[in-house]
Amino acid sequence: MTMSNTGGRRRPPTIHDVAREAGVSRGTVSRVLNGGHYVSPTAQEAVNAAIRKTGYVVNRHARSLITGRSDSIGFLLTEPQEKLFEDPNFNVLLRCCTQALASHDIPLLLMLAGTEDERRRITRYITAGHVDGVLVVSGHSGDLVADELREAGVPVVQCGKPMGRGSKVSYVAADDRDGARDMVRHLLSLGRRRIGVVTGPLDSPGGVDRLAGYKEVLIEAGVGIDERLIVSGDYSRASGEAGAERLLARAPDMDAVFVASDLMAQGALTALRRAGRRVPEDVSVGGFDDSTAATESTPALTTIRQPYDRISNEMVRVLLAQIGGEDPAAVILPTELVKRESA
Amino acid sequence: MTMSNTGGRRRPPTIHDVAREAGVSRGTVSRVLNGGHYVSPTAQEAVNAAIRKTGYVVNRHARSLITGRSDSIGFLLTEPQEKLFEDPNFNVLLRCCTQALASHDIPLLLMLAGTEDERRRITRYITAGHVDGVLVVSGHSGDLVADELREAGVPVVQCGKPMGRGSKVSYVAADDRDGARDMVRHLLSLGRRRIGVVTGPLDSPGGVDRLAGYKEVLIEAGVGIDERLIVSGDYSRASGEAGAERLLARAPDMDAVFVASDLMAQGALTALRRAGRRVPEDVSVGGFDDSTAATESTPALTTIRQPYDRISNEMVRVLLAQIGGEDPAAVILPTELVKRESA
DNA sequence: TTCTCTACTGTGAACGCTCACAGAAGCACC
DNA sequence: GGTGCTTCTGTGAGCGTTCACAGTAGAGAA
Repeated sequence: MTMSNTGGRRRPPTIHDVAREAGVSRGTVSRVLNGGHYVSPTAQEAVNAAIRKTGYVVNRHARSLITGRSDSIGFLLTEPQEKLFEDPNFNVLLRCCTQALASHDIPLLLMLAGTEDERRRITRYITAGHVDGVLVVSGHSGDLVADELREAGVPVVQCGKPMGRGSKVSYVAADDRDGARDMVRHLLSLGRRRIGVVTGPLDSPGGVDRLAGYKEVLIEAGVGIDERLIVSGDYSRASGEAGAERLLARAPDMDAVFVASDLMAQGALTALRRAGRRVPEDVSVGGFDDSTAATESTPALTTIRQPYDRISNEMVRVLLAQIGGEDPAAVILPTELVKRESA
Repeated sequence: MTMSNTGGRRRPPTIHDVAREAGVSRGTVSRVLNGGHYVSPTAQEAVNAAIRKTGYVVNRHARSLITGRSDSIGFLLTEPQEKLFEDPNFNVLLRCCTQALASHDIPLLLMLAGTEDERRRITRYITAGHVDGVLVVSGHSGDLVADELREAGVPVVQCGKPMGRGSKVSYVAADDRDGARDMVRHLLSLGRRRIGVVTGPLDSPGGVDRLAGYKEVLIEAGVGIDERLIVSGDYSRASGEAGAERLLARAPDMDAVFVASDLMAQGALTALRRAGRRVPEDVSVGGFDDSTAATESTPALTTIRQPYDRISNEMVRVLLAQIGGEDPAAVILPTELVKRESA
């Protein structure tokens, strides 16, 4: 099935057309376009009027050709395909970053590096200078792609602490350890003492820090650590379910569990229900992230909110600063305990 | 906290460097780069060797400046912010389209038009020629943005049938009506006769077609239409829950329900459970989409699979063809009944 | 007057590529 | 030897910007 073709684009107006219309030179129009310094109010106004009249929009290719900047940035997701979009956090991050960039009038290029092949192609694309900088998000941040890009001179900001010790990659992260502490303190305040934990992947700083926070508080409180109450997962729903099952098997007297992601907590709820435990009556469950999964589960999850909107904004801010020549920076943002039904 | 800055990009090699290295002219290098017609095997080889040696990557800006193409395409999502990423279908579509484009070495620009302001800005950006074409996805496809873009001469492909009657926008869609027919036939084959429906938004062709399929089969089968068994939703989980509640109130003898999206079906399951109905023993539930929601619910949803991978591939194919000068086209892809636990 | 300074404006060159064109080389045919 | 054809190659122009530089006008000071 086909339809007749309409339209066909007209040649768009150039800076030349605007200059002629405004009765000034190209240079003046260019100056107005780029901040308007050293332009008389009269010229300024004439140019703006001409721009409105002609419907002029700058040709970014011509500009980029000479400035060397592309005025676009990449959003790089390194994650095997399946997990990629299961986690609602990626989506929120992507959405927030797109918006944050849009407010600077910078387009976002989405780059998915699931396979080694894709990864090579994308790295090549990036290092060729087709983007001015890259926002990197990877699930298990053991990934070194951010370091590699930085090594190649590309401005980079990663979401979450980088794994490489001594890595000089900029990053923005929530305060994982502090969040974990808050949650475990909350569970203690409910009178719980046999508190289990399903950790995140322990080859990632986020996973390690959340576990550290858990241990810290229990030791401080004089409850002590019981290794039977510690199992690890990989942030996926399935691993949360399996983790809770193992915990129940190893420590049937568990009266609370801190699960290091909401998605895993969803899985844990399933396992607990199947085992006949009521939440929160028999077992309190605390999640982490405050993703959409937290409100969708029954009971709704008490969790630690990661401020994804702020994280995104900071990532963009830090990246743009770096593109502007500033040094890499690390930003850690506070989390917040959100009480719902599960604990 | 700051860290010392490393690196700083070197000026990348140009076509000139490659030409010198290979002992040929710019023109010859350019020809090799663009398909290699009218180039001797000797020169071909020399150029390729030089490209490898210098690490040359084409400067897309310089190319675009002269060709007028940007060699990038936009992925436009017109949807209010909240709903945007609740629906897993958007994610799958985005992922598949990104990959389909990546295989053509075309970057995807993500554009979110939640507010009227964003929409204006993005339209301006697109019509300025910063992308060669646009893939449009909108939840309730009453949206006319695709038509507007097409009117402005921009190649466009929409996901799902466009609303505007007489619209000449290219689109790729699953066969909604046929999918609905399959599902209702399946419910009939289970011996169900009091089959309710929670429709999609009836200001969108998808919603209308699925309802039409439902009615068609019931009439064909001689069961007839009972208006009390028809309520409408908006594809959201909440509306599915509310819809199922209304159906139960109006037709307590309902023994099956066709819910026009998996997300709504999830909501319906919640409502049915609360009402004390067992699924599938008391009430069979059929969804639509085969999104991740279908396998995550308990019981897992019997549903109609929309072939999102094929839809994405077709969208990209049709769009590229259109950019290449071909006429707009409409593609309708078959759906498939996926039996799980709920019906 | 003349000089200096500031505020502004115009101009040519350049960014790295593609495209159209001209031309060379080889071959076949008259 | 001329003509035509095909296959290949090099060259100059130009895409729409920005940037550096030169230059003008007006104000204020000497």
